[in-house]
Amino acid sequence: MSEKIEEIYIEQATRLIEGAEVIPNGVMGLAKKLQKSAKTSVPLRVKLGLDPTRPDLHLGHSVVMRKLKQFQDLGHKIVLIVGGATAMVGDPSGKSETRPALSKEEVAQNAKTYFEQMSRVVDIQNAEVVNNADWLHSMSFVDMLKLTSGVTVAQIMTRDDFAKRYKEGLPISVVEFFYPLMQAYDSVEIKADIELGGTDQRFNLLMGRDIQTYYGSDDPQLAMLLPLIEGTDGIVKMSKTYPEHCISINENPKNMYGKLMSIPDELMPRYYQLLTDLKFNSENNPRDEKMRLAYEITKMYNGEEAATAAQNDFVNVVQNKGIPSDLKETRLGAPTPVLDLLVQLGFSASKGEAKRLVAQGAVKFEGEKISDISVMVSQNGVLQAGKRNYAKIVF
RNA sequence: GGGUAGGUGCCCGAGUGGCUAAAGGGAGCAGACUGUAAAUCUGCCGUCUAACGACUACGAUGGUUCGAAUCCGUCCCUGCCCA
Repeated sequence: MSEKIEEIYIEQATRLIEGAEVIPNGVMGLAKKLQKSAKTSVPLRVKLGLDPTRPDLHLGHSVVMRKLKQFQDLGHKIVLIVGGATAMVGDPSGKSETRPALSKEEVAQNAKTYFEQMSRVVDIQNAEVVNNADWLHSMSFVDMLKLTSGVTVAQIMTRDDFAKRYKEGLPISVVEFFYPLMQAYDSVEIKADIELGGTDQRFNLLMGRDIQTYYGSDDPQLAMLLPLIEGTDGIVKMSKTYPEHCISINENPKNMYGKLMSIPDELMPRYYQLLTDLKFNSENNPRDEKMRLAYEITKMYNGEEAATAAQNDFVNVVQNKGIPSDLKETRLGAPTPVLDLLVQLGFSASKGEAKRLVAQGAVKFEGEKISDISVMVSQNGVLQAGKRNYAKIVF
């Protein structure tokens, strides 16, 4: 019964699967889907669920988005699901607390900013966009019973983070059990052929398969799992939970470049592989290799000009300890104590912290170190606090 | 419903009447150094004050005490066990 799969689909699948894991049957599973699609002239429906409670996308998401784009380039249909309903449950993975339900307007607004960011990578115009509130909110209690009877508690508990939290005595709300079910039901509703997600989505994506079968599908979706990249500290996954290690897609170019320069050296090969089309070259000086990486990624999201400017600025400010080219001017009406000024400019969170900065020799005016916390700034000049904060003071 | 263990600063986590703005770690910030905002080392790390010091803080609230994160009452929240 197993139908012969032609070489070209295997090749195609091999390219698509690069960096990812497909369940079940890996390359062959994917190749089979591709062949079926080609033979029947029906594009594959490639699903990605979006959580509208966190409209900020970061480079971690771009791994998945780049993969979506590849499917698009092969003529397949990507289906983006805005989690209007799932947003009310909250993502059960790990720490996040139950979030207040978002209004319809908020969901729509967040979805919009989502798409703006995504459009830097994928072709949103040709994507199918739906909101799962459209079918989940109108489900009856009877419908829900039918859905829930498709799985057992033991099955749900095999999910890694549930098992772990249970074992550690951390709370698990019953409502969280619904999250995988809702997400799985989405696959039934949109007739997904493949669902993409991070490796942390393994359980949810496989649940989609089971539920599709439960609802009568004879060719349920494949799960395509993509690696999660580490944040800039190289240890924790890039996630909004750790904003300090996160590089947003709409980060300003200078910050994006700088944050990329702050990743540990060991992380470079992974970033190269997952976030760019370039190849990492271990022969090169690591610093130069990191600069090339930072430049490339900054360029992808901000264009060549901005990337060049960001790079020049980095060389100038960080490497040569110079002054940034595009200083923001701050106009003062009257002489101001440095401490107040530092707070006012947002260079320190409190006056106490500002004092410490001065005491630690981090504050300079026109290149001269300020060592007295009672100094008044009363003339034009450049104020510097630490390595990165500069302001041009004008009266 | 009963029993039992808990709720500490951005996070984790010590602390069981004064020496506690509260150990330690992480994160963050600064300085030095460097091949980078890597690594490493050092310092800082509640708010206000020039400073003395004042205020705020250990789930909530009300007490006891010269004095409470630490003791007592009530309440809220979470885990586990039993029913």
